[in-house]
Order: sequence, then structure tokens, then C-alpha cells
Amino acid sequence: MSITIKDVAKHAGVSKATVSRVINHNTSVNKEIKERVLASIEELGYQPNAIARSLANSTSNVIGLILPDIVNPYFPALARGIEDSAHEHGYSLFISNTDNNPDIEQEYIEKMCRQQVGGIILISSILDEEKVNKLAELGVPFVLCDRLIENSQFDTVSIDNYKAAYEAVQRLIRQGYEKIYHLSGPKHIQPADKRRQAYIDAMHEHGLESMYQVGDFSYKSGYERMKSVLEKSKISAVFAANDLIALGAMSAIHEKGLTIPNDISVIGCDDILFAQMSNPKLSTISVPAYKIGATAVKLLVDRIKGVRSKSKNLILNHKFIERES
Amino acid sequence: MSITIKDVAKHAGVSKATVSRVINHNTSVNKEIKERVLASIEELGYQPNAIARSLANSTSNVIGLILPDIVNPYFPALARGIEDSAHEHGYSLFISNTDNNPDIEQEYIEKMCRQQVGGIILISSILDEEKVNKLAELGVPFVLCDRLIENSQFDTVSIDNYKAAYEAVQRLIRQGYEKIYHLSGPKHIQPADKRRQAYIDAMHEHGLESMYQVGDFSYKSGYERMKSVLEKSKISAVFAANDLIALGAMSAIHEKGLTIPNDISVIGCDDILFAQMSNPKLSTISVPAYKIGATAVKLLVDRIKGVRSKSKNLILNHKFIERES
DNA sequence: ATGAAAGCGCTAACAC
DNA sequence: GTGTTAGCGCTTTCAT
Repeated sequence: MSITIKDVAKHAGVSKATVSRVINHNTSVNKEIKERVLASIEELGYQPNAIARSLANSTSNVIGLILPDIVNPYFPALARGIEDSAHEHGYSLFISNTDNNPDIEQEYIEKMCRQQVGGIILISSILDEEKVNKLAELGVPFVLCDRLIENSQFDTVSIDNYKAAYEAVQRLIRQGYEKIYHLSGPKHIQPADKRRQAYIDAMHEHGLESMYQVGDFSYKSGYERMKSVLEKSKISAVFAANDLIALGAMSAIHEKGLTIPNDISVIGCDDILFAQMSNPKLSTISVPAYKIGATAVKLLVDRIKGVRSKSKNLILNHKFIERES
Repeated sequence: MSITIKDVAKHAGVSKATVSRVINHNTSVNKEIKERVLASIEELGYQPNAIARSLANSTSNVIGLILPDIVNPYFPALARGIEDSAHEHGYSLFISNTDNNPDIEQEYIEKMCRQQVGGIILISSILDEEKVNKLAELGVPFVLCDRLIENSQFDTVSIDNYKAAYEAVQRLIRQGYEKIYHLSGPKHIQPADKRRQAYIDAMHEHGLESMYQVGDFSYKSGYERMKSVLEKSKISAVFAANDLIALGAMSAIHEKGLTIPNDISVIGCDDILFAQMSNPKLSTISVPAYKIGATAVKLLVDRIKGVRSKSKNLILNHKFIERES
């Protein structure tokens, strides 16, 4: 068995309560005693048991992260931002992948509640008002990232997906492209919906015809859709809903013997690690994933500590990155 | 406040112990009573408090994962394998990134111990006998992945890095390449050391001169080293210690106006997601990261449950993937 | 400022 | 087979 607060108390010749007071440095304790306790802690190598603490406090220094899939290259940076910031604030981090399955998502939320996490950062599969209301009943603070519902009682962090996509399409149009195809993301995944709508609006507002196809946020999906598009239509540019799709499209374009950007220009979204490693290097909308994560933790910690009660909806800045595609 | 075991006991007209017995279904309880308790649990929506459970058991259904950096594309698949398998076995997962900093690593290990994790999966920065012995004193089960020290008291999972690299180099030699350069990984990172040694041995055993440079496991490092190599030496093939380095090297080669594999052939190691997305697609040694993760959890869970006491050192199979580079 | 004692929600002897 | 009781290690009234 390991050293407990009782051992320290005995060793320092004080009560458990006093030891507790010095390790939580909130209430004041006699300086001399404090030092004696500190010395005992040092000497015995005492480490407070976080579990016991959590039970007594009915909350823990743990936050939960629930996301679709850490293997999707957009998420590692987000997760890293969350992890760094969490540890900075003294929290540990639980992580689970949902594969966008609402049932699994629900299961993990419950599991984390049983663990009495202090709060949860959720990148949800599907979110509607009803679901949000249910979450609120759980009594655990949530921060919603990327996929959110506006004006909920929860804090949220994201970029302005509509604006980002609109600007990107507008940029292509201004460069003279007219046959711009959109390889969209899945229906009902909020950023995909927003980016699609922005594309449609931008095209129509410039008197151009919109052409798009819904599909997965994956390389394979981008590759396959692009392949079929190339067989049917003559297009001059592609706006992909994310970089993975864009990379897949690039592969299909190369396979067809066409060159990028001379024959077809491609732009993506996210700015994942590989956007700068592709050949040619992918031009894309940079989404500050790391910062979104770090910011989400800040909001959550404030909320846990009760610093703030009004919900905050933060929109971080995106940036268009012009590279070679 | 939420529903506790006491509420359920009262509602079902039994003692807390009985409720505890039914939710842990180990000891036998009267079928009728059992159903009554189950009904009460259902009706009240009772969720056992994992924290209280952990305190009483002095262990938790949580395992910790400590790895260098989730943003490095090799690790997401590993982490995902661990997460899936952990949840399958009823465990939650803590995660922390060390950036290969031994002090941070130590800090996280201690933090997880304070959380009374059931066990820890460690991809360590630096591991020597002394350190391993210290870890053993902690009394928490560890499983070492990828970077390990043989014949320790811990379970380990990895591939045979020496063999994998040796085969890859041999393959190049058999194809007629002679001027094979090795872009190695950092010194003292075990897989990097093994791969480097295998390269050196393979070259010498075939009467060829070994040429290599140590560096980071990063794209940038691969790019820069390759650039300088191209200025000085005439080489015909590159064996990179990982895919990120290989991708960086490919970029430098393209920049120089050379083509792959005609002028220079490149092979990597890991088979990260992007190996199959590059242009040309990267030939590489496939490391079964997901499986390594899933296997590590299995070993750990067995160990936690005391199924096995002798340590196991598992070597999973790698596979050479011939693509276009 | 400090100590004694109750309690957080659960499990595990130990009795019956 | 079931209930009673004593913890697990910590925090937090409530006295002093």
C-alpha cells in the first residue's frame, strides 16, 4: 500500500485535516506547521490519491474528449491542443472515438459521467435541440467544437465555415474559374452543410451553376467521386469540403493524365499536415485546430470553476493558404 | 444529486450489499430479488459511480496511454487500436503526449498513478534498465510498445525493426541499387537505432558502403537532409527511417527536378495514411500500428486481471508494401 | 488555527 | 442468500 494522508499526518504530528489544508492551500495554516507538513510529504514521498479526492468532491480533475476518429488527420492537432491545455490547467484527459455513431457517442457520454468528469468536450455526430437539452440535464458542463448548434446553453468553439468556404469559392471565381465543382462532405455534419451552402450561394450570386456531390470526408470518397466527375463533365476547378477529399481528387486527376493546377485547380479545407506535403502542395483553408482545442479547454475550465455562467460562442479565424494547387 | 446504490436498495427493499452483488454479478443472489433490484435500477436510472468503485477497489477501469505525440501520423492508428480494445474490455482511456521529454513522461506516469489507473501503455522516450526498474517499483502494470528493452519484467509489443529494415535494404540491393543512402531517425530512439544498424549491416554484408545521417523523425528533417545530400553525393536510392522523412526526401528530390523512382528510388517505414496518398505513392514497410495497440491492451488487461505473471514479448509481423516510389 | 468526526458511494468481510 | 458494518483516502463542517 502507498502513503496516505494519514501517514503524513502521523509523521508530522498533526491531524489529517491540517494536511489536507496545506495541500489544498486555500485556508490558512500556521507557517511553522505548514513547513513541517511539507517536509513530511517530501520525506514520505506522499502523492494525494486523486480518486479519493474526486469522491469527496464529487468531481474530478479530468475532462473527457469525445470525437469522431483520431485517425482522421484533422483531429490529432485538435486533440493535442486539448491535451496540452488540459494538463496546463491541471486536468487529465479521457478520449473516445465515436465514428459518428450517435449511440456510441451517447454511451461514452454516460461512461464519462459515471467517471465524474469535470466536463466534456464534444465533437458530436449529430446535434439537434432535443439532444442538446438532454445533455444539459446531465448537469456536466459541455463545450461543443466544430459541430454545434447556435444559441444553445453550451459554450462552443469553431470557425465560420460558411464565410471560409464562401471566400474560397469567391477567390476561384475572381481568378476566372467558372466550372467549379464541389466535392462536399456528408449531409447533416454541420461544417459540411455550411461549406456546401456557401459554395452554392457563392456560385449563384456570381451567376454560375453549382455542381456538387455529397460524400464521405475521406480520401477514397474524394478519389472515386472525382473519377466519375472527370468522366462526365469538363470542369476547371474543384473545391473540396476537406483536405482528404481534395487529396483523393488530386490523385484521380493525376491518374487521368491531367495536371494541377494547369488543367484543374484544387482547393481543400482544414490544412492538415499533409496538405503541405502533397505534390503539388495543396492550397487550402487553414482551420486552427490546435487553437480550437486549447480554447475549448479554457472555456470548459472556466465553466467548471463557475467563473462564468453565460454561454460563449467563439468563432476563431480561418486563413486561406495559397500553395501550388 | 444523482441516484446512488442506497436509493436503489431502499427502492427495492434490500440492502446495499445485495444491490452491489447484482451489479457485479459474481456471487449468487436469489433470482426474484435480483429481478426486483434490476427493475429498481432501471426505474431509477441508476448509474454506478465509477469513482466510488475505484476507491473501494483501489484500482480503476481506466488505462493510461503515454506516447510521444499524437500529431505524428504514426500514432493515431496505434491510439485508435488501444482505444477500441480498451473500451471493448470495459476500460476508459487516459492519454498524454510527452514530446519524448523524459521529465514530462515521468510526470504523466505519476499523475496516472495518482488516478489509480489499472495499467499504463507506454511508448517511452528513453528506456534503460534503471528506469525500467523504477517503473516496476510503482506496482502498476506496464506494457511497452515499439520502444522497449528486452527481457525486462514488462510485457512488450513491437515489430522486428532490425529484420524489417534489413529486408528492405536487401530488397533494394537485389534490385541493383548500390548507392543507397539512409536517412535515419534520432539516436537512442530504439526503432531508429535498430533500423540504422540493420541498414549498416545489410550494406556491409553486401560489400557496399553505408552512408547515413541521423535526424528527426520529421518531414522537415527529411527534406533538409535530402537537399544537402543531393548537393554532395550521387545516390540512386534512399531508405528513410520513417514515412515522414521519406515524404520530405521526396519533396527535395522533386524540387531538384529529379523523378521518383527513375532517378532515385525512395522507401519509407510505417505505412502511415499518407504513404498511399503521395505522388508517387510511397513504397514502405507496413507497421501494424492498430494491431500493436489492440494487442498491448490485451496483454495489459490480462496482466491487470492477474491471468498471467510471466512477461510476454510479442513481435508482430511487418510487411513490405511495394508502391510506386 | 487546529482537531474530531461525519460522509462521499461503493465493496467485502463477517455474521446470520 | 442476505444484511450489517467497517473501511477505501480524502474533504469539510463543527467545535474548540
